[in-house]
Amino acid sequence: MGKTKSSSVFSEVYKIVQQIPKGKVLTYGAISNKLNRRLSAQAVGWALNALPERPTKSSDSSASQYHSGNVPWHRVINSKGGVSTSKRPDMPEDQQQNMLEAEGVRFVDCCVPLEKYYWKDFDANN
DNA sequence: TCGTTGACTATTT
DNA sequence: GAAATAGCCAACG
Repeated sequence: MGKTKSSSVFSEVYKIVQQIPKGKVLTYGAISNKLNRRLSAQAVGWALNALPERPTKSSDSSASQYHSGNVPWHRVINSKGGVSTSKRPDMPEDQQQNMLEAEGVRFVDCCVPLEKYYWKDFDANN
C-alpha cells in the first residue's frame, strides 16, 4: 500500500467499480466508505470524471490502464438512485440509463430502486 | 497558496 | 417533501 500518490486513490475507485457484478449498481458514498473515507463521495465522482475514455498509450502509468471500456462507470449512481451525468453535456443521461437497462437494471420514475439493484454484497462482504 | 468548481451525501429549515 | 446549508476531497487557474 504504500503508494502515496494521488493516482493510487483513483486506482482504488476504478478497481472497485470493476468488481461490480452485472445487473447491480453502487453509490458514490458506498465507494467512499469502502475506501475508509479516504475520498469523499464527491471525490469519487471526480475520479470517474477524470476516467479517460481510452487507455493511455504513452508508456504506461499505474492508473492509466483504466478507461471507460474497462471500468463500468455507468453502474455507479448517486444515493437517489439516479444518474448524475446530467452535469456533463458530453455524456447524456440516456446513455447511462440505456447501458444499465441493457444489463437488466430497470429504471422506475427516472430512478433505480436501490433496495433491489444495489450491490449489497459489497457492504456485506466488507 | 488561495479561491472556485464539481459525475456527492446528510442534516436542517 | 422541497430547498437551503454544511462537510467533504481533488483538480484548475
